[in-house]
Amino acid sequence: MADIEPAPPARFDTLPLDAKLLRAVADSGYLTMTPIQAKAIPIVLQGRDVMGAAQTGTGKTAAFSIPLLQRMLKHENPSVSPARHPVRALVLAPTRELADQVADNVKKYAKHTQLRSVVVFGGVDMKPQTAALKAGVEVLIATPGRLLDHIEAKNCVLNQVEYVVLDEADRMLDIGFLPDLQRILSFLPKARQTLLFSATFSPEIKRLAQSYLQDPILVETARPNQTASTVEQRFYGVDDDDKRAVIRQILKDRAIRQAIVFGNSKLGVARLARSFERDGLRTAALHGDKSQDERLKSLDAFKRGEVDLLVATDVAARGLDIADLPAVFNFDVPFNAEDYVHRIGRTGRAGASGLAVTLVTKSDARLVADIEKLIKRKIELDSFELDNDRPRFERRRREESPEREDRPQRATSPALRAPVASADPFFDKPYEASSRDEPPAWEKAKAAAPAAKGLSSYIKPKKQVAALFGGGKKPAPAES
DNA sequence: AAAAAAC
Repeated sequence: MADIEPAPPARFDTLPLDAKLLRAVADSGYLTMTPIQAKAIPIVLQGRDVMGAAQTGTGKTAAFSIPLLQRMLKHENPSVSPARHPVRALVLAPTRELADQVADNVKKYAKHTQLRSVVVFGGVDMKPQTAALKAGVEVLIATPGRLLDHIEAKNCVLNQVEYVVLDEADRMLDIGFLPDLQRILSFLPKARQTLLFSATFSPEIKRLAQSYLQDPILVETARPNQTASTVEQRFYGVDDDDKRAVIRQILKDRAIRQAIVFGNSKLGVARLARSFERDGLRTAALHGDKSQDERLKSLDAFKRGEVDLLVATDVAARGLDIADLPAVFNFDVPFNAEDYVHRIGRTGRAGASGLAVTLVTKSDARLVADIEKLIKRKIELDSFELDNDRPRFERRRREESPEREDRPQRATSPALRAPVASADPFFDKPYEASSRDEPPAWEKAKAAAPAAKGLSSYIKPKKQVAALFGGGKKPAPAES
């Protein structure tokens, strides 16, 4: 196990890449590599297994797809008849939209080569996918469920796969995906090059990943789990009833052109989207209860700027590349701290600036403490002063009335701009240390973790919640 | 406390 030294900024054309790939990179407008690309591409070209950790929005997709295409061009597998066109590279992603996006990137970099790629995911007709697979593709990009369908239908054979990539690898290795993932991997040759990429890797997942890699090299360009420094992060202590008004006011005060609003549940997201729509904001919803057609339409309309707000579950938290997105709102604090890092990573991409606002209610204290530990940064909880802070029943009435132009407009509250101490001592309670505080211990990880011992071996231990809530001050809800 | 991923 070796780590590598930081490389100086370098141009793509200094790499030993086929002219066809260099031309595609140039066509894309890229000249110099990002740090993760500069570090990872040479290692992937050597044929080594890689675990790559880099901040959101720093070009991980290119960091694996360009060198993989290069290897496929240069290292023909002699045991395979070229006429059979077996799948040689497999890329797995945790959501359909992300798989689609990765496939777009692969196609872009492969466009001057003979290498063909196809993406398969659920929610859409299998027939076109089947036809493409049967015609033969070298690169297959997929979500797990639909891929297993195609395997069982014998639409594709994976016993010649030479390269495997797990995009958002920590998600692919988590409990919800692991059974499907293991089944897929069981169809692949043991001798292959495996690449794992994500912005977040917990120590547990790093250990688990060892059993899927051979003599890997860790490539990281920053401490993993780190948020982009170009994102301004704000946390506001609010009441549930005020959340929508707070978001609307921030949008107005800061003249925010477009934003994603994340919620924790599909139903909540659907309702919230309707509410913003009633407020006159052009809104689209994105969650797993919508048809795939609707999902793609929502995302597309948002990317084209035809809607102002995309209200989404964590289906949109990871990987999606939306150019110049100015802001992300967490209407709900995410259940997993890792998802906080991914959600706010939709803004501030490629060095741009961005705003990430998280709305915090009293019941979220533990979740916020988790985030604070993960990103290793003190979180200041600000109070928020609504412009029209009249009694609630009247505010409700005014919000429901169609003519809203006559609403009194006050200058931006200074509380919007400057962090202030929490108004509520509840939020100043210390939090419990958690397993996230363990040092990465990458060097020791391999020796310490022989093989995966079953799922329970990496499930995070439950933390002591009571201390966070003032020693049981808060009455426990009956259903929990 | 949820979401995601197959039909």
